[in-house]
Amino acid sequence: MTRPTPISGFPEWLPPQRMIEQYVIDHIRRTFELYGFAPLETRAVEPLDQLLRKGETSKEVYVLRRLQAGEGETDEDALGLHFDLTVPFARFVLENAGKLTFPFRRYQIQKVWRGERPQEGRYREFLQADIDIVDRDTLPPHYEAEIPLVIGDALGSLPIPPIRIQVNNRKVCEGFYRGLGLTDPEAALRAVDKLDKIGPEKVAALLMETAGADDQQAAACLRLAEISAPDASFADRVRALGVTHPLLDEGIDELVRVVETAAEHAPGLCVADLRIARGLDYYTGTVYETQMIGYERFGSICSGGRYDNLASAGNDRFPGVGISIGVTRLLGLLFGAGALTASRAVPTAVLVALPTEERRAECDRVAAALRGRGIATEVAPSAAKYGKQIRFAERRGIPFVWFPGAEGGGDTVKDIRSGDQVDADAATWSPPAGDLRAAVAGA
RNA sequence: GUGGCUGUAGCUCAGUGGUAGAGCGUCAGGUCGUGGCCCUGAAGGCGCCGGUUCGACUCCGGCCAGUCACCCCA
Repeated sequence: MTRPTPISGFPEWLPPQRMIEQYVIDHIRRTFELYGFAPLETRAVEPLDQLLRKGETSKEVYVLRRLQAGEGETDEDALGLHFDLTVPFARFVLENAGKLTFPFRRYQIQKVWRGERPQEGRYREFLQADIDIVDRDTLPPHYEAEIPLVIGDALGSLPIPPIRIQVNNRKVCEGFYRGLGLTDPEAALRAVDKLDKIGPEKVAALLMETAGADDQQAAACLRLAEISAPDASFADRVRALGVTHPLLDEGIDELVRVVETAAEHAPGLCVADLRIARGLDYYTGTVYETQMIGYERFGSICSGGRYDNLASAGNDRFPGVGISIGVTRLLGLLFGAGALTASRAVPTAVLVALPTEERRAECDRVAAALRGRGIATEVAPSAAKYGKQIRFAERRGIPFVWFPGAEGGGDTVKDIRSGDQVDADAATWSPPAGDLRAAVAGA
């Protein structure tokens, strides 16, 4: 039998990496809860037509079906694995609107699936950490300013490279394009979005081809896209372009608020960047993208935006704003660069050495006493020579080895990194706080 | 999903139309019955399948995986 091989796009980490992932997840979750977001998990599947609704075209959705599909099952019954957490959440809000209180803020940390072609930082199964705030009928714009602060806190204190959140507002672009006289702002947006990749000349050509722009309009679109500022000064530069439209003013005001709020609470975190157009097509206002500094070429590790029409049924409307951290991408990139490591390969903090097999019960009692005080402990697998037992610990990164005392003697514990060995009592000894759990460190 | 590039031991890499090596790592033993250095030894491999050939790891094709671009996006 040949060795099994990986499945493309479905990453599996080894325990040290999984320990880091859990550390990161815990940290993110704590931060989300610190801001009052409530936990939620939704099922893995949604009706296929719901998943395809707003993207219409080639959303790479994985379809779920039974092997023994019945005769009566039609396409309308088909289920698909969700490809983000926002669409399922919108559905959940509509389904449970009567049981929720608004504004409702929740976080969701779950796997999502997309049938794309994998490459570094791009997977078919990956973990997202998502927050959203929805309200009934109207959603005040201050929430759009709060979202980046949460992310800044969640990611800012992890041992990862600093991040920069690029913010734009689709109303600015659409208002600008309309004020310019363009009738297909969507097409213009798509063209401008390629600026980084294909350069201004080709974008201009694309604008004229696909968005019906003339020379001057294309040039104006490019001038807008080139505007970027860490503060509200972008607004003057936009107005200086001389285009007016009510939607443009609205967008500028909203964007100013986001940038100014961020500048006060987290200087350097956010930058208004008027070329950012991306995200799913359901975004209607503010949009966010996040780069890890030094890893820009791998794309956004956290993005989202405001959506006014995603959750609506009949007269009920629940506008929302949210953002999603691509945990798997974030980690995959850093693992690939060797820029994130754990201090040990197992959770164990103490290995209890075993002098002889006859004394195993005694060693088990030591381990139980330590565990009882929250210290991760295991007992050596066999009564090998102490040198081997120490090596057992060393290879796993276990920092402490506990030596049961000889007849009449007390126990000792050794920090195998420093070699220091001291008398210890299992009822009272504790490792330094920093050694209680595996430490996660950046490069 | 389309196209390009890549695929030799756990890792980083040599190498050849006549079935293969190094360093590091792993395991065992020795020195020390409390490790790391050192010494000795061992295990372990040409991604998979097929074709060409007397013979393929080496050439060709398909598949799988990785990566890059497109697409899309975390």
